[in-house]
Amino acid sequence: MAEASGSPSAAEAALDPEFPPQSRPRSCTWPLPRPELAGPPADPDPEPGGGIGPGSGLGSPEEPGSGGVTTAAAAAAGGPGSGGTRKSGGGSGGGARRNAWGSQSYADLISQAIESAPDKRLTLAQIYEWMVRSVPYFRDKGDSNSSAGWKNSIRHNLSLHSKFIKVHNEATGKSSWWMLNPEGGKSGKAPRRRAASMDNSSKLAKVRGKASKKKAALQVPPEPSAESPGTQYPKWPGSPSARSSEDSDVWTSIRPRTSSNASTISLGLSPILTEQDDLPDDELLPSLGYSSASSNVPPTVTEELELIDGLNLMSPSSSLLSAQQHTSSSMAQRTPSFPLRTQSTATQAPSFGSSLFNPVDISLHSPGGHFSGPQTLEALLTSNSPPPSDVMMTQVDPILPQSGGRLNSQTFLLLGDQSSKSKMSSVNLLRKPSEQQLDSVGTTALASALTMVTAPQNAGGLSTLKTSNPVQSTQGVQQGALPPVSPATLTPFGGSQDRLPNDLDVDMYMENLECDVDYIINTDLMDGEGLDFNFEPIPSAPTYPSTSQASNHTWVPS
DNA sequence: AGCATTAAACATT
DNA sequence: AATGTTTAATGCT
Repeated sequence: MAEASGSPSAAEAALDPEFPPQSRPRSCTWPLPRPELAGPPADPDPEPGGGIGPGSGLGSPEEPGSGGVTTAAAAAAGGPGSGGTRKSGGGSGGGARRNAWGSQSYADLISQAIESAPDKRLTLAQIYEWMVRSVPYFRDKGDSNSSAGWKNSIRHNLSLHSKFIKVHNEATGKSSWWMLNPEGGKSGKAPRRRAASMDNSSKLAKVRGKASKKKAALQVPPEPSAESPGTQYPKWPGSPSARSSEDSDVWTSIRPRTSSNASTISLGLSPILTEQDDLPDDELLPSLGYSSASSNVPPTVTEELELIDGLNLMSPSSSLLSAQQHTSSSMAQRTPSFPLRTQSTATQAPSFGSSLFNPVDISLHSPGGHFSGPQTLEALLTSNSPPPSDVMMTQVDPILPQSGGRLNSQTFLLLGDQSSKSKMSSVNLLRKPSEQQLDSVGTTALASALTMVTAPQNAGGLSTLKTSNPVQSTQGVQQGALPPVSPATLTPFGGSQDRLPNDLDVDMYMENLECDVDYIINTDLMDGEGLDFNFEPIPSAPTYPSTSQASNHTWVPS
């Protein structure tokens, strides 16, 4: 069944005896989403299992294997049967096949599997499937029990290596998605919790909040740990790869078990994010209002994740030190990811898969080199970081914590239910837009948002706004961004800029917003349930905390 | 010493 | 029962 999603395309890759995973990434050409191209020759290894050499002997799932057998088995069994794989001559210098299936390690195989997926993510089961389908050696081992040795190994590898990250998949109670960590697990394995001494790896910080699950669980009792409602961004539309099934709502939460690189905020962030496990209220946020603008949106967090990471990677060079900046930028970017991407995708969707991939790729490669199209924005934001924007960002930070998208949905929900307060509405409006626009054109957007918000205060205006916002932002992004958006110039489209006082205004605006929010929270949300958000904690959080904090206050009515 | 494969003991869902 | 995490033994480089 899953066949559909699985991508046969992968098969070729896998089959391909030699293809270093790394070569591709940079060229970004390889991952063809669909096999169509290669269609025919899909399997070089036509012969079915029956004959597979090894099969006979090793047929049983159990595998003979005892310890050292690996090699032996490979030699014995593999030799004949594997057919396709055995290519590298024995022993020659380095490329000899180390395992029965070839020279690739489980990790490599898994990576390939994931990469081959249109969305760059797969569930464990899908990975198994891919293996069975793509790697000759496992072909006949597919039906074996889940406890087949190789499956165990796959699982083991997934958990062990930092290059793989697990993303919560709320779809149908399915297992999580596994994707690869853009930052890459590099060579590092997962950071094993704090274990003995954390000294050396100080930077690496074993962040992983999950730390001791069982222990923690036992010890940390009360904390209802508010989680944030996952937001699910509606899946992404255009994606030709329309997911095979389930996942209509994959809100997913990211949790890099290990943030390999110290450089990123992800470090600071991850822990928290990680902990956000959360929420079950799935149904609650289905697209609802959020999609108002676009029923379809982005490709899930997946992309987001990638994007973010990419960002992180690229930005470090310049603003590695300033946590705040970093944070803000990341946030800004984060949200934006979709509008931006969506558009681009829709518009130039020649290869969805790649679109996803591209951004990251680019950022990775040329931190400050050349960019094109969409990336510009990122670059802009990152490199530019004009004072104003900075300010605004900073201010915003506290407010749109991890909200990313979830807040929105929630907000909307609330709004719908009880839109009694004009304030609220304005806030809501703002919020959403602010995020999007913010990132999109930074100042410009903000200005416009401001304008809009200021004016309308009633429901009517609201709706209008809502609708128009997205559009604007989009435009801004596409057209406005590219051109030189000088910090000082901020020009909204309408030319209403005149009235905007600038920073000051923004400032004020922000303040207001904050107040409102507070108010709202206190009033509306609070009584709802025991929500807890702590905004004030770090008044001047100069460092990471800000970020974490932000993500921390997740408010969720559970 | 570091990495990879296996196996297996838990823990979660 | 499927998933995930960890720890450990063992073999290769």
